[in-house]
Amino acid sequence: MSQLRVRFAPSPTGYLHIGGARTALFNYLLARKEQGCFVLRIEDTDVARSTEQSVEAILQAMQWLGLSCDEGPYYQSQRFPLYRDKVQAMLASGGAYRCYCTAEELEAKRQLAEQQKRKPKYDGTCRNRSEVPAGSPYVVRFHTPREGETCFADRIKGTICFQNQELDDLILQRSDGTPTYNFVVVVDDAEMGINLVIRGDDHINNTPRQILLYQALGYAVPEFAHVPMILGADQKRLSKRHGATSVMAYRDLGYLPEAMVNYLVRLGWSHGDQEIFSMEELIEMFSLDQVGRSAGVFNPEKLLWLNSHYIKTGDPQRLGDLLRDYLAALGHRCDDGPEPAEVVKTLQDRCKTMVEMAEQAVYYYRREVVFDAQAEAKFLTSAQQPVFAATLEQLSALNNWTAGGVEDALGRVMEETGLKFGKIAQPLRVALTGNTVSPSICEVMAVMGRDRSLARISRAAARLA
RNA sequence: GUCCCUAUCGUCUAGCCUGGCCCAGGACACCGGCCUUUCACGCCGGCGACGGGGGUUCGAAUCCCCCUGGGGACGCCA
Repeated sequence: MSQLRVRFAPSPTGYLHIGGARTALFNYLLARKEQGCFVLRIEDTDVARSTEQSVEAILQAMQWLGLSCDEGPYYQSQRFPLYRDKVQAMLASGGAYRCYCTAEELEAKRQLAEQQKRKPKYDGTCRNRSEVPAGSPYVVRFHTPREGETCFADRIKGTICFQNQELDDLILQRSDGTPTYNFVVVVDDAEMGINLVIRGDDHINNTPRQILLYQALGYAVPEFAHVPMILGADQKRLSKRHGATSVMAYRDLGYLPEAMVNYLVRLGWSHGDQEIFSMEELIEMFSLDQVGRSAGVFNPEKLLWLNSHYIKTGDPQRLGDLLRDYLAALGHRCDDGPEPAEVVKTLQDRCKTMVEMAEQAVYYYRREVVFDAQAEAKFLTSAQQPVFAATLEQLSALNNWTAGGVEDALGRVMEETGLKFGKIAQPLRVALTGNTVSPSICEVMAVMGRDRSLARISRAAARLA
């Protein structure tokens, strides 16, 4: 059997969204699994709406997700001569014809059809037009067969058939000479040797017309796999109304790419009861056979859970590097402060996003503690004088500055003051972090270091009121 | 309106092809408890679904039909 060739073909009219990313992921996984070829093609035939920034954004998002392609990116805007030739061939063979109907006329017909509750469909006025209005602008339409039916065996949905009479004569070339999607997608998929088209199921209706086009152009028809849509919480097609739909927006929100990949793949695909998949496992296990047929609702909560899972189990060194960036976004530098990787170790169990982690790591890197007013009022009172005095005494004498060493020292403070651990931990926590919430204060001190810890406790002791 | 797709807990899903192991399993969320140095994590437990109606069969979540619900397409967008 010949090598599998799949493709992802986004149109650069915006960022890479959740749905597109999943389609790209499925293509990528299958290509890797079958040792096939993953082609990236930019569908920018709509010159007016396509932008360079969108191309950049899509490329960047794919890279972030780790979806590298084997060929491309190809740009359709650079292949116009090819399409023009194919249109000419279609015209010459009688497979296509010029249509002089104006956009206004068509719009009027469409509205009329809708009023009469008919399917709005081109009526074929110009099919057999004899007089040719010289100099008038025209589009080129596909001469769609009206008899018979067109069927295909969808790899996900099963066999799907359409009566050809339901199809209308779609436009292959606009009046400005540029080709349209349904035409170029066929020409390119065929010319690029794509033998399996994986795409959203909103394309199912286009498929029979495209099949007819493949045949009219003398190309082999590829296989199709239509992936179900992703819906918002209200069961409507996912859109900006549902919150962040841009893949990269999730990076900015503190999500890890592996969480996004894992979430996306499980939305519509499953492997028994398994929930957590590494990219390597996915490449090994992914199969179109296990892709569901019905639309799925995007569930941000589950994505968040996966993210927390990957933060929890992630390599501290790598997370530390990322933490630097998120901290920087908050306006904090890590140069003079504890190693980010060490900070990560104290925080990775308690954060669901990297943004959260950065927010909780800020006190490690601030020069001075910023006290939460309520926390200060409650825990930094003169009544704590003995606790601070004893703690300072024990800690100053401590040689073994580790979490364990600090804990032992605080144990001696407990003996000295007769207080329970909880009673001395909270005031110290406020002294060290400015707040009442943090990791174990022993760990915090170990990571923060002797000098900074002692300085903060002293400073807090001095302002007990 | 026409055509196409689709239907298991609130959500993602396993099971369906090859009926009995399913008075339906897992995960997220939610609720309760335990742990505890605050907050989390973790652990234990709970809540919760085969859309409806007809068949076929000894037996149906699983097979067939109808209905209903949901989604999509119907562009000189892709």
